[in-house]
Amino acid sequence: MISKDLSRKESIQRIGSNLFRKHGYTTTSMQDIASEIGIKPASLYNHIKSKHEILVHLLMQGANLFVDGMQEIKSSSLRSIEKLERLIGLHVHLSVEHTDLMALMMVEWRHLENPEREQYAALRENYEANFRNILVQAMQEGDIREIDTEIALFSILTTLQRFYSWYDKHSDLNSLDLEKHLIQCLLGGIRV
Amino acid sequence: MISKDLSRKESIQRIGSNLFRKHGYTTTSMQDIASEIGIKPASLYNHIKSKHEILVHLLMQGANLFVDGMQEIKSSSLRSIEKLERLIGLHVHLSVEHTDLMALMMVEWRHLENPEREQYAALRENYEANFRNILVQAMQEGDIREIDTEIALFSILTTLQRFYSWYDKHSDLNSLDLEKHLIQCLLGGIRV
DNA sequence: GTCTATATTTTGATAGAC
DNA sequence: GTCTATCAAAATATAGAC
Repeated sequence: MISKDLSRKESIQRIGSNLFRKHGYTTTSMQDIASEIGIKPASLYNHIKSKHEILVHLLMQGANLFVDGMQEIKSSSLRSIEKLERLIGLHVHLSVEHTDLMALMMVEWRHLENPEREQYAALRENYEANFRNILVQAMQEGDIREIDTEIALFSILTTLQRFYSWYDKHSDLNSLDLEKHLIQCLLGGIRV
Repeated sequence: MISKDLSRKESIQRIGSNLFRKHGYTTTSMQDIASEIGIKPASLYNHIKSKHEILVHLLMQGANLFVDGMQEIKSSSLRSIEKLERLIGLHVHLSVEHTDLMALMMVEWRHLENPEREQYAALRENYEANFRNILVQAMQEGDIREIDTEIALFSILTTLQRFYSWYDKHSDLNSLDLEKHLIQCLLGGIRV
């Protein structure tokens, strides 16, 4: 754990992500955030423009983590099945390191309004399209069975996207072991 | 589609489940619900006690659908691997028939307060424990590989629990085919 | 940069006429 | 059973003193 001094703005964002995650964006008040820091609600507005701005910033920050991760894996010279394994690793890594952000990305993006809403949706769809391409590629390379692509994509992505909530209850476990088991479970199947 | 006359109370619950699902429990106002029906917000209170009561009723109704389904499958004389297939079918069926309820059960239960919160959590945990038992049983019966039980349980349950959102975008597809593909994907694995 | 005071809006809910 | 009128509380945000 790197204990770096946070600017007040960073504190607000960090505490916001934690409270938004625990109680939801709408339910969390500026009062809640302020009292967690130890100042009055009005003082928050010296550092941020609005409550909504906090949410937007957090969601875009989270989305960019995936964009960057995907870019690196996509442009690598790995075999597609290995890219899939790396993608599972990316999700495990981000879930462990940015648990609150991952939770927000799943639940609170519905409070976005345009243009941010469309922008966020575009990033998400782009990520999904890249994931699909790699999955189809792996099938063509003969490393994956001929199954229903859309169902498989949905199942794998859903599991990875919700992994943060599972990790929350099992954070004592080694993340490399988790990654190994997830790869086996998602790519290897379970039936004898 | 059975077109049965709904009592006003049932209308309120139905419309509530739809709006809560689309915009979230907190964001949906009594005004929103009332105007969808064509009455004034104050009139709602002749049929329900509070906004919160609507949510509680919907969540408990949804939870009971799973309790009943699990009870039937659990007490059957099927082989465990077949029980797993029946459980997948249960989730597909409920996702198709009660899409809004399924969405609420995943997202809005956090607005429950005790004692309902604990009651709901208990039902959920009980369902999960039964699911785990059947999975372990199938392993002991030799129909499932020796994998990490907890990760496999998490992956399967998460996929099933979020299936409603995927079905929402693919509701043109035959639900029996979907069930078949999900069974293959979740139990059969995808790697060659 | 934080405070107090306050404006403004919205919301869930109640009372009572019809 | 629905309406109008209204209450009470909470929340976001601003203005201006210190």
